[in-house]
Amino acid sequence: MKRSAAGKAKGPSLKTVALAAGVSLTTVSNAYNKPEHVSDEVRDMIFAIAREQGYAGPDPAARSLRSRHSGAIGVLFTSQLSYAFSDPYCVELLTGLAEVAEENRISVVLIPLARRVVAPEEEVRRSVEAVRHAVIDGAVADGIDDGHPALQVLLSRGLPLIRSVDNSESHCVMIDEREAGRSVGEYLAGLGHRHVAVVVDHLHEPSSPDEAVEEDELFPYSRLRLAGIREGLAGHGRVTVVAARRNTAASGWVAADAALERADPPTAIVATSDVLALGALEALARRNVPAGAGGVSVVGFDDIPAAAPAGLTTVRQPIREKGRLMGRMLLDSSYTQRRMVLPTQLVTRTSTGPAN
Amino acid sequence: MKRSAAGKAKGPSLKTVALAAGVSLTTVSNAYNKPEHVSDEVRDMIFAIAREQGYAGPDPAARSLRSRHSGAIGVLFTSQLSYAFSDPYCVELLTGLAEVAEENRISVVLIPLARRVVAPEEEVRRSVEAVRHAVIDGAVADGIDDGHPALQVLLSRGLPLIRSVDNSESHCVMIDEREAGRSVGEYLAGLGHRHVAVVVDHLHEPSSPDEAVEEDELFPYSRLRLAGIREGLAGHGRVTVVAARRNTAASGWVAADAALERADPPTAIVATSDVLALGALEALARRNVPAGAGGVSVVGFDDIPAAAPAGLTTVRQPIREKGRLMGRMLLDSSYTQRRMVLPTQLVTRTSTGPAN
DNA sequence: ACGTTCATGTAAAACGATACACAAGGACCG
DNA sequence: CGGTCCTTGTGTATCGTTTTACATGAACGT
Repeated sequence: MKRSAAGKAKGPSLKTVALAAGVSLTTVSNAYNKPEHVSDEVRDMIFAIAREQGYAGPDPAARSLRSRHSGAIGVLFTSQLSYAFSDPYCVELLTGLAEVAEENRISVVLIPLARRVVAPEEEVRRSVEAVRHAVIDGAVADGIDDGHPALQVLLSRGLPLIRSVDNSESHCVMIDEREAGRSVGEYLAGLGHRHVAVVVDHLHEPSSPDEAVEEDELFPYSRLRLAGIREGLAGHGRVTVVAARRNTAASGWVAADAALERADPPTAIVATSDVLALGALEALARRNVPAGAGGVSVVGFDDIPAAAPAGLTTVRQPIREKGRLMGRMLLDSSYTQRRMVLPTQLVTRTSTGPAN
Repeated sequence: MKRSAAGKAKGPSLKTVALAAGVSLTTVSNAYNKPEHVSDEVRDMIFAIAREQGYAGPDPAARSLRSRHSGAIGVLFTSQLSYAFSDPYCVELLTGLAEVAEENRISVVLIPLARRVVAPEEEVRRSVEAVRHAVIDGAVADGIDDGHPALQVLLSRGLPLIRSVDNSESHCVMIDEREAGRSVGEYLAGLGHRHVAVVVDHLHEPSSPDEAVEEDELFPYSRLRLAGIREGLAGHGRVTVVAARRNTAASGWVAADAALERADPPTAIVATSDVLALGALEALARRNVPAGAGGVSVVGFDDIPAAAPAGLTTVRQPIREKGRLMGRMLLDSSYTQRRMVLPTQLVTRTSTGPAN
C-alpha cells in the first residue's frame, strides 16, 4: 500500500476519481447526482474507486457555486442565539420552520443579528458580515425591524426573504398585532380596569424600568401591541408603560414590580409577551397579591406552552403554524401568496378578573 | 436610469465592479476582506460603485470554494429537528454551543440525522446527502452511535468532528455514563430497593413497552447508563428494562405505567433521561402513588431545568458547559486536548426515598 | 546616494464542481 | 431501411472568488 510521494499531495476530487476510473468528469458527477443517467456497473465502479481514494463526494462549496443553490435556508434572530433557545416563542417558531425544512430536505442555518438601533457599530458590522458570508438560498426573519442593514444585504443578494412584519415590499406571514392589542384593551376596559401597566420588551436595555420609554425603540411587535392596547382601552383607562430590560421572566418580574410599587398602582398588567407576563405573575406572587379576580389582572401575548399551566390570560397566535407557513412560503414554489395574516384569539384564563 | 439591455443580463460580480471602478479584481476583493490593504479613497469609491450596481459583496459560495472554509459549523442530531427543540437536553447543549459560535462569529447549521439501525434505507440516504451537501468547516455530533454512515462521510470529507461518546478515534467531550449509572444503582441499593425498573430511550420504536428490549438497539448513552445501574445494584436488586417509544414525557409515562402494572411492581423507577423520568412521575401521580419516601422512587439523568421544580432526583451533568466545550474544541485551535470527561453528580431530591 | 521597508495595487492561476450541447450505439416502428 | 427515440456517455466553458507572487513608488535611516 505504498503511495508515490511525487507530485503535490492534493485531496481527491472528481478529476482524480474520473482519471482513475477512466471515465469523464461528468460521468462521475452524474454518478452522485443523477444516478439514473449512469449504468449500475459504471456507478458501482466509480463509487469503489472513490472509496479507495477517500473521496467523500462532490465538494459542497463548488457545487453551490456552480449550481447556484445550496440546500440551506437561514433564520435571522434579533438576539443572541444562546438567548433565542430560551425563548419559547422562538423555539416554537423554529420548530414549525424545521418541520418544513425537513420535508424539503433542506438544512437550517442559524444567524444571529445585532439589534440595530442601539447595538454598537461593531455589532452591526458583525451581523452584516454573518449574512454576507452565509451560504443560503433564502431566509426567514422574525420580528426584525425594517431597514436593518443585514436585511438589505440579503435583499441585494437577491435572496428571497420571508418576514413577520407588515411590509408591502417583502413576503410575510404575520398576525394583526394591533388588533391583538386592541382585543386586550377592550377586554380589560370591559372588566372595569381604569389603569393598566404595559410591560414592553425594549430594543435596548434601559438603565431602569422607570426611565421614560422611547416608543421608537420598541420592537415592531411591541409598539403595535401597545398601540392596540391603547386603542382598545379607548379613553376608558390610562396606560403606564414600563420597559423590561430583556424578554425574560426575570425582567418581566422587575418591570412589573416597579409598576406595582408606584403611588398609583395599576389594576391590570399587560405584558407584550407571555414570558414577561409570567414574570409579572411571579411579582404578584412574591407580594402575596392574588392574580386575577380580587387582585391584579395579568395578560400576556402569544400563548406559549407555559401559559396554560400558569392560568395566564393571553392572546393566542398559531406560532408553530406561522413557522411552517414561513417555511412553505420560502421553499414551496407553489405558494404564490405574498402575504398571509394569521388569526389571533384572546384566551381568558384565571389571571384576569374584574378590577378591584 | 435606462440600462443598456445588450449582452447577457448577469448579476454584478467582483469583475463588473472592478471594471467600473477601473481597478483590479484583487483590489475589490481586498476592499471587502482586507480593508487595511486598500486606501480609504479607493475603498469608498469601490463601495459606491458596488452599491450602484446592487452588488452585495463577494459571493459566499465562491469564497468558500476558493478559501476552503465557510464560517459555519454543523450540529448533527439523532432526531428530527422539530423534535430536538422540544428536548431540554438538546436545547441546553445547543445553547452552550451557540454561545461559543457567537464568540467566534461562526454560524450554526442544523442537520438532522436518521437513526441508523432501524431507519428505512431511504432515510439514511437522505441524511447522508444532507451531510454531504452541508457547507461547513466542522461538526458536533451528540449521542450518535459509531459508524453511522453520515459520520463516515464527515470524516472522509476531512472535517473535524467532536462527539460525546467515547471513541479513541475522534475528539470528544463526554461524561462517564457508566459511572453515572452506577452512582444511581448504588444509591438505590443503599435505600433498600431490590427491584428497579429502568425506562430506556430506545433507538427504534418498540411496538409495546412489554416487548423484550434488544440492548444493542439502545442509544449509546442509554446502554451505558443501564449497564452502570446494574453494576451499582451489584446483585442487591434485580432490574426490569422497559422501553420508551421516544424520549418524551408521554412515552415515559406509558413505559413507567406498564412497569407499575406488573404482577411484581418495582419499588423504584430509573429513567435514562429526565424527560422520561418526569413522565414516570406523572404516571405515579395519576395512580395516586406518592413519589419518593412511602411510595415509588424515581430517578432521572441530566438534571434539566425542569428537574429541580419537580423534585426529581437525578444525575447532574453540566450540559451547557458540555456544549461550550464541544464548540471550543472545534473552533478554538488553542484547545489541544483530544478528550475531556466532565464530572457528574447525583442530586437527591424528594422523588426518592427508602424502599417500602 | 543606496539599500530597505511600507503602503498600494496588479496579473494570472487555481478552487472543484455542474450545465450545456452533442455523439455513438441500439431498439423500435411503420 | 430510414428515421426517431432512449440510454449512456463525453468535452468544454463557465461559476465568482481568493491566493500567490510580483510591481511600483514613496519614505526613511544611514
